[in-house]
Amino acid sequence: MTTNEGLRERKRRETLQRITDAGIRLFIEKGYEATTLDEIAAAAGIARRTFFYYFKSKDEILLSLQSGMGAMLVEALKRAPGDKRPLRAIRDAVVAVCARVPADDMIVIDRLMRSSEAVQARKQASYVQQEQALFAALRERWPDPGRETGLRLVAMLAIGTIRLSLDAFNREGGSRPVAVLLHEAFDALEAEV
Amino acid sequence: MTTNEGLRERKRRETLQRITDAGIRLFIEKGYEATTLDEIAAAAGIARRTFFYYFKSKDEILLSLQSGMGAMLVEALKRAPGDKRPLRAIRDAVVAVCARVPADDMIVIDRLMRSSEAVQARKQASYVQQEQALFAALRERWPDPGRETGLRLVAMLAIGTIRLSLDAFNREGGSRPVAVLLHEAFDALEAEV
DNA sequence: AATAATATTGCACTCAGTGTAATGTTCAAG
DNA sequence: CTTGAACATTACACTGAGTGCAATATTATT
Repeated sequence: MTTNEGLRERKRRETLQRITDAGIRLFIEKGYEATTLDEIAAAAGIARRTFFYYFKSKDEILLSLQSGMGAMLVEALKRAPGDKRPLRAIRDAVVAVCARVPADDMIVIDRLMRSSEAVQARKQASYVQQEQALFAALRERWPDPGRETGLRLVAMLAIGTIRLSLDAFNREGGSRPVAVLLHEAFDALEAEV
Repeated sequence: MTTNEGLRERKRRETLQRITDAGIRLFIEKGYEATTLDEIAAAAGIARRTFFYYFKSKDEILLSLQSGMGAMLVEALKRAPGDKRPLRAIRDAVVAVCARVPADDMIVIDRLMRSSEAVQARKQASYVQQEQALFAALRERWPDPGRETGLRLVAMLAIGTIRLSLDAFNREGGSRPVAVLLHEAFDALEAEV
């Protein structure tokens, strides 16, 4: 099925992977800021200039590892039955999605991101982007125009709750599974409002 | 009362103001990215190197205009009566705070921030910082240890709702006052959860 | 007036990121 | 199997943000 992949695509995928691997390895070894693009390029076996053919910036190496989740969430939402309330549908979808993400990687990436203010900032920005994507998906499923504000809030709530759960997960060093923390947070949400 | 301000402090305040003014003027004139620190320094009548004595980076010029609100919110919360539910107390506090911020400035700053991805990202990060400050304030006022998760959520909800309201305000070009949008959003919040 | 503390500056440097243009590689069509 | 188009890789030169350091100037203190 995925075998009809040309030489070009394969090489591209491999190079992308080599850059990412080299980057993360170096970031862990000597810190994010202290690692230069020259070093990453050298370790990945490409020219410095080529790096920018694959990534827009240094922080994209880390960001690219995070951006997948939003898309998965939107996908899971589309397949959910339409009779649930939005927040319930999201809750179920996100628990399902998080089950398929390796926990150890999450912790490493999170620690790396915390080491640079600029990266940390872009991470928060990417949450906002995910929020907007989620809002767009919600609007398609519950297209009542008078509910726009409400759906924006739901998207904000959902992404915010996810963010807090992942933060708690990392704060605890991964001692409790993400799914548990998610349920805890979503339950607390209904109690607080 | 504020007259016992030495020469040093006065000069510092004035220089800070000159840098901010020069920066914003130039950003509006020729765009954020296209404005160099050399130009800002020249316009503010200081050396390039001195700029970094006042600001850690170029984007701090814009960020510094935003960071005041979180502190004001925390202050207002401290003076609020303790018998309200947290979310209600915050709602009242933020409406009071926003009344004292000039609307035109908000719109200009917002447009400037949108013109640079890095600034936009740092803006979102500053919301998260405000969220954490708010959480700390809430925990002092409602120090029940079993409610940590709940208070984190309240802080997230509150800052998120504020953010969405300000976004809506800017999206509408300032046609409706912020207070109205805030009340609308907080009302919708209770309806959606 | 002397001294300490803080501000201002110049200089040289590192590094991220961009524009451009040249060269190499893969692909598709004949 | 060749040829041309599309894509990939690279070198080179450049801009601009941000830092370290050390010298000088200004303000505060006693």
